[in-house]
Amino acid sequence: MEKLAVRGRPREFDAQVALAAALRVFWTKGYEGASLTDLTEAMGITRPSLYAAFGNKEALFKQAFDLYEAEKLAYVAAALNAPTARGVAENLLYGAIDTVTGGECRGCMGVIAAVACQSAEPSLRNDIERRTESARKAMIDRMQRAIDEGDFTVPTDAEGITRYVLALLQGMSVQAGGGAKREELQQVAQAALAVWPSR
Amino acid sequence: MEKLAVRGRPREFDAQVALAAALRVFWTKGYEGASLTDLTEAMGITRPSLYAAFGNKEALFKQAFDLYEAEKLAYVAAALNAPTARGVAENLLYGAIDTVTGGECRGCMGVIAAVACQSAEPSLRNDIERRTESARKAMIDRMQRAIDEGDFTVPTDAEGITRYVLALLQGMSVQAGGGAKREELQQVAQAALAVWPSR
DNA sequence: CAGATTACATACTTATCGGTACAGAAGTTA
DNA sequence: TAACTTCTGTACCGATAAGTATGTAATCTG
Repeated sequence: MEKLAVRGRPREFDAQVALAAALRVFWTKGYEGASLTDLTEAMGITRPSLYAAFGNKEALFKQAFDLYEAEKLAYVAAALNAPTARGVAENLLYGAIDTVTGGECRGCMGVIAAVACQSAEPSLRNDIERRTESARKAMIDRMQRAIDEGDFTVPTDAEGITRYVLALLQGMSVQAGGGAKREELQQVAQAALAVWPSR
Repeated sequence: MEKLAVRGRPREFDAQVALAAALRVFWTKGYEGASLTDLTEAMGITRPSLYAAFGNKEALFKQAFDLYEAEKLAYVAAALNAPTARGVAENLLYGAIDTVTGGECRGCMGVIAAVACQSAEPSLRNDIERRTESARKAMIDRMQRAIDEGDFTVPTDAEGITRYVLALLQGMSVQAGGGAKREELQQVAQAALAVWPSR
């Protein structure tokens, strides 16, 4: 999977570095809010180089989103490995705080994309919806396992408790995008865990 | 405050009707996603008429947001009048479901505006933040009163429980924007009320 | 009626959008 | 070296963005 048989002039930039720069732009400004000028300036490459390396704006966005999921959402997969449903919720809520307030970009890119791409191309909207659905399915499966294992102290439905946790995570992202500080988001996590109905 | 001393040619459209049409456009497409062509077509007026009657795009948005708050967010003020904190939460959660899935527009305009206006003019962002802050402050005050009245069964902090409820409402709006059905949002409300820590 | 005032419709402005044609530069292969 | 391939930089494309100049139509005041 490495660059062998490189014919022609080699490219002068690192595609992964450029993609990471594009991710930051999309993350902060959303898909439609990020112009090609914003992107090329942040990536340090020219417009034709961008198209040659990544296809077009939509393809670039999807590749940036792949990178985001791989780097920033790794904690979700790890969080689901906690031994109890409470541990999962705890990991998800506190992990989200790090992701949405940690770096230079605020909020969850998935939430930003889902909310701000209402008038984008349908193919892009479908892609975003597919990613959201995939994450939700993983959470539902984990919650169903917790129910089967008797974690919950009250009758619980896997899809409902998942949508509940998801709403909290999404709301925290909205608040982070609005400027909420880490401590303020910790209040949300603490309130949620104070009433969490499982071991 | 009525139209007296009308000199000159009278306008041929109802400004309130046109503003309601503009609201629907902003609600579904966001501020930046709504073009003047979208707006004028929906409002049934021409571009110069729009500028004469409402100022410019940003001023039109603010007036549309005023209308939104007056019409669609009236339930918030009513919800805060419930006798107990549980009643407030119940009213807010179920009222939100009606607002975000009720009509032709999905999601909460405040959430859409806050998330999708990251690259809009600062004056607009400040306006949105001011509105969000105002709603949160009203909720904090109500929750503090509930705490003082002994509604809560566990030690509770007004700002924390407010941010928690707000996160749920915002998350429900995100899910509604992503196509969630009324029944799916009811799962969120039910899960939240099942663990709600007050009378 | 005449004049002032305001609204309407067409057509335009400048700026920016995503995307690309083209020519030259920088490598590999023979 | 020559031929080939691929990348880079400039300068451009048509479409659309927000906003407006201008002439005309409709109403009120005198």
